Amino acid sequence: MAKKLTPRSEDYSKWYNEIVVDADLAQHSDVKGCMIIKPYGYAIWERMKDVLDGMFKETGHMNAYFPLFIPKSYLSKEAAHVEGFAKECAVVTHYRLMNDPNGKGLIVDPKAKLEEELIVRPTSETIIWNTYRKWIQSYRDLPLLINQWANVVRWEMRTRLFLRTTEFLWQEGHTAHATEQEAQEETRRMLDIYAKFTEGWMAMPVIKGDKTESERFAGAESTLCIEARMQDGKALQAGTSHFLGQNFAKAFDVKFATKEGKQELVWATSWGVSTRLMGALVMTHSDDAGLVLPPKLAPIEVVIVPIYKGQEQMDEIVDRCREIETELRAAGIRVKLDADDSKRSGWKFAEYELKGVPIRLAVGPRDLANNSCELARRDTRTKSFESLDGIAPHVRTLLDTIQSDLFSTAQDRMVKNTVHVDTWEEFQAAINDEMFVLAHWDGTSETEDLISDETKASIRCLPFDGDLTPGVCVKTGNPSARRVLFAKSY
RNA sequence: CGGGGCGUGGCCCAGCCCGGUUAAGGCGCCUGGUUUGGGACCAGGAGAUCGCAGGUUCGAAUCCUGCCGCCCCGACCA
Repeated sequence: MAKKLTPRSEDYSKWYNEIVVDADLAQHSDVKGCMIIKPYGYAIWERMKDVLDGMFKETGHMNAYFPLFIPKSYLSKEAAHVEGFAKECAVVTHYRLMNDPNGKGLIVDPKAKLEEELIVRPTSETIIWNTYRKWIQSYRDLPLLINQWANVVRWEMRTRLFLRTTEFLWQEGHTAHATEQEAQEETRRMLDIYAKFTEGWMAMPVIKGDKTESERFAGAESTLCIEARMQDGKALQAGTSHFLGQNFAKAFDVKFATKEGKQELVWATSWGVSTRLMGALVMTHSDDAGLVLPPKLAPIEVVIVPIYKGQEQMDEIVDRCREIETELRAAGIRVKLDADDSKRSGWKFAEYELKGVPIRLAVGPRDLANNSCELARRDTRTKSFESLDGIAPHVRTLLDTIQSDLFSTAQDRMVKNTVHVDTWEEFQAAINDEMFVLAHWDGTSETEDLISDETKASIRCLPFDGDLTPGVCVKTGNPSARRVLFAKSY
């Protein structure tokens, strides 16, 4: 290969940056922390979006769209929320530019100052709850189940392609319920949908659990999350679902009349996943040769590469490839025939490997004679020769196999690298080895901070499926109700 | 906000210390030809306010001053 990625073992984050750029997922824009999502990357995001959108709709949610700009005053209504977001908000102060009277270029027109500054949304709770106040009067208006696909801006100090960009794309669900229980159920339902998506489509195993108080969303009563393990051992928060209690209802005075005619505050949830999932996808499966995509999300599941010498052979082979293309497409497989004569087959092999296309199907003169083709798996990098009779069902089966193999490989890796430890020495060693560590913790933020200061590991979550036997805290020796998950994280 | 790096055709970059008149090379692009089972080759061609602003000088990509921007590593956060 001419273009080589930095191997993961040498510099994992360099590898990550190169793969994102070289596989044509995204590039840096000229604005710090912002990225251009390229067509190939966006196609993957669109698939994620379509699948998730379908899941939301199946569970009774509808899409809506709220404005990008939020009056500054809205943000200050919920105390914890301000605390969490105020320091990373982009603020619009003016609405007009003018020619610089002293020279060339444009300046902000000082006469065009806004009376009240506008915040570019870092999340939409405030504008949505300000709106819900007008929408909700009666228990008959509940539950209100809304999702929106949007961009948000958080002025982070340190950014990384897909994992933490200044502007990012996401969906944010915002629901209102008559009872606490219903809202709690919704919070959990949506987390389960996220896990179903990441495991079933992204082939990325996750650990579901509760966040500790210090890791909670600003303004939430509880935050549920899914945590994934990247190949370098770091945890990545892949999605969150928040039970907001009545905090936003109180802040924005959202009440409804019960059957009995009483006025009560509504119960709320919000939940979201973002283009960060793209980063998660890259870091879960890809290798030193490039991207590896799970078939269910791959924009191209199968690429057909014709191999030939001379014009006459080319015509014959490309014709045969077109037949195969038609057959695969009829079977519902996303297929691309690359008959571009200006690129040689070797170039195409390397290119589609870099881009993570799950299966490559090559047809050359020998295959034409034998009615066969070469099938190459991207994930295992193995090749086999197959008859072209019944190729579509065969490819379908192979795609399914790849999808499930990717999941089990990732899951095995996570299981193998998850350990129970009971002493502080073991704990430090395990964290040093980039493990997921299940250990006892005394339940205090002080201890959580102490551990994080000393080891860089944080509590990723209190896993739902965790070990609930009591013990003693690995750091302080104080009583602990259960084991929690520690890891270094992104 | 600290530490490091970088700004030169679309992309990667040499040249800068030690100033000198056509700014080198590779990739890509265009034209023609030969090629094609793992990133082909030949020939020709187009394409550059050397990040910006000042200064020194006969002469600045190169030296000096100031500024701007981005990337990477930390601290902080999804």
